[in-house]
Amino acid sequence: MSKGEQTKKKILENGLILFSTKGYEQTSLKDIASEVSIKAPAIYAHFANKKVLFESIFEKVITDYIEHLTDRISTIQKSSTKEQLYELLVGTNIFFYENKHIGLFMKKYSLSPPESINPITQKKMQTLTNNIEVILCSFLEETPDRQFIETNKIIDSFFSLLDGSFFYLENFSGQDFYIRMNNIWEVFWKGIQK
Amino acid sequence: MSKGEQTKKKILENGLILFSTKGYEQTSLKDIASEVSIKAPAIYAHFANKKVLFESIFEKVITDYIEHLTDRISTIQKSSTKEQLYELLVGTNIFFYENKHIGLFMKKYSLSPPESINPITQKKMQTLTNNIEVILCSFLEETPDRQFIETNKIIDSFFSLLDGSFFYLENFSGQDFYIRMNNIWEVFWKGIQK
DNA sequence: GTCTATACCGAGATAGAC
DNA sequence: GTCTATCTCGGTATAGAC
Repeated sequence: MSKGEQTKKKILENGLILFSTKGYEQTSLKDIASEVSIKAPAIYAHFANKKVLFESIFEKVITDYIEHLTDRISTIQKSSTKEQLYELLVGTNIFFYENKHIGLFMKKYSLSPPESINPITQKKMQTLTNNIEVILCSFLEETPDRQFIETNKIIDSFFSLLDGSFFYLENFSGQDFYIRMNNIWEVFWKGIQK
Repeated sequence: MSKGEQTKKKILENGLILFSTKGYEQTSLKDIASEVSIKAPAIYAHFANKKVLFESIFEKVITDYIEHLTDRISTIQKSSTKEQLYELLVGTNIFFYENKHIGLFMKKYSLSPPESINPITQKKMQTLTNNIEVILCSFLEETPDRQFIETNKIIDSFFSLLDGSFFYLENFSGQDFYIRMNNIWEVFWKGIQK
């Protein structure tokens, strides 16, 4: 990797960290440049402007997350429905917990993106949640009839729990987070039985 | 109410709307003044600076919410535990849905407040969620033993569902929102039974 | 590709007339 | 209490040397 490519990568990495913690408006190009040990104008050699930089990071977050999702799906392809649902709910949360800045970024920008960000970029995020719904449905379809309550009720609960756990990314130690997730899982699993 | 007091009230009301939709940084004093049909510097006759204005709104949101909570608690004091839990989960959501800007404000600032906001103000928001937990526990304690699973599991699920529904304030029509809430309630209620 | 210097703009905030 | 005029600051972005 060339020197220039390395710098660009560092800008993306540190931009992710700052945007996910401080937010878009509160993060100046000077802040990012300082982390990368360059001066702010040097960023313009790699990105046309701040908005484009943000959108590049946005894209990368989505790509990384989809990659993780695809991996995980393939490894649980042959598991029981219970294990599949557990992986989808708890596994996604653990991914966001362990890749904290991706998790915080998703939390901050998934439904409250900064104004003036390209609507196309916003749509991509929504497509992502649609994909999760498709996966969820495919898991549920494989099960014998009459095991679960109506699918749409399961979907609503699933997403409320998934979105709700975003709130707890910051405030819990690893252990507490896992305990919490399993508590939620237990209620969810029992609740969706017929 | 004097003219001055009316202006101050209008600033608070329009500030709430703008802060809850556009966010703290993206809302300029000029934006707010414009909605109130005054010029930006006139705001300083009512509030020392932008931060103080924001904190005043913050306080008002919390006060309004606590008032609503107190009312609701008193009306369901003698109801069954099932009705009490339903009211606390679904009723809170409906309140946020019907008072959209209070809901959006809570969503935006409860766990991601703008930097440089008085930590004391932040603490107040946390105290609020602690109060809800106390109410929730008081409801659960009244029930006969062995009806429900462990209390801490109920609490974790309850708050994940409550926080998760913040995400759906903006994107659903009234009817869909209510259907969604009841779907979630059904899974939750079944899930917490022993 | 990175630097320094600088242009430019919009925000918060103050001064002082009315 | 509200206005106009103005100050100050910090941000994005550009110009041009190295």
